[in-house]
Amino acid sequence: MAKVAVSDRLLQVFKQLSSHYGLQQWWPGETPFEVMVGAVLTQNTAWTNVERAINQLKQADALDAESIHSMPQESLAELIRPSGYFNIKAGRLRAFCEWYLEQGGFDVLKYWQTEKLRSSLLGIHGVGPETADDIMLYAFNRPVFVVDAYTRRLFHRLGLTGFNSDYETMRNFFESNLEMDTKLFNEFHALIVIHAKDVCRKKPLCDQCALHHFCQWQP
DNA sequence: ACCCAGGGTCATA
DNA sequence: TATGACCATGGG
Repeated sequence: MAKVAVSDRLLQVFKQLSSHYGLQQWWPGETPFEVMVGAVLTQNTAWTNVERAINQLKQADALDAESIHSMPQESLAELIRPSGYFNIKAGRLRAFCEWYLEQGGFDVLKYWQTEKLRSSLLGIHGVGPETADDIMLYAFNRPVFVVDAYTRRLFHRLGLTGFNSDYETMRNFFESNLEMDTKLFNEFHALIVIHAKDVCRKKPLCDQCALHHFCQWQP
């Protein structure tokens, strides 16, 4: 069966990455709320910049939904300035915190059904599919496979997926060919990001790459 | 000086 | 549905 072959191949890729880079223990962040804020701030932005922004929020004693929501948006923008797009993201963080407070916070949201939680997140202005899935997986520990630009590029080069497939098509591909295992999805996405940072940014998979055995991509 | 980063929204055709 | 413009800082 082709489906079995695809599943085996995905697991092979995971094991190869896992043995090469080791356990990642994502997401960086001390609390679920910090993870959620980080997920919004890291949109199209280097993580080092996000860390500065989060540190500024901590330093201002403002890394909580009440503080962020009650603060003037201009002040919020100033605090998160290092993460880039600060005016846009200030509005998004504010919208997110409004939703978060309205629903009753983490202690309420953590009991929601996965599909309800995901679609509710997608209803927030500024939360798209990847940000929602980061939050689902890394803040709420739900078995959701996160698809980002690295995922597209890597598995396209490995000859397993198209590059411009719809987000839900990509997510369905992984979720239907892997066990719905939160820990597996957690590590897999983290490893994909680490691998992308390590080598192979714009270059093809190459000799130094942990996955060059599998690569079918031709420049 | 240029490229791009752990995206998403909005306007147009 | 499918592009393109826009948002903006900081590191390589």
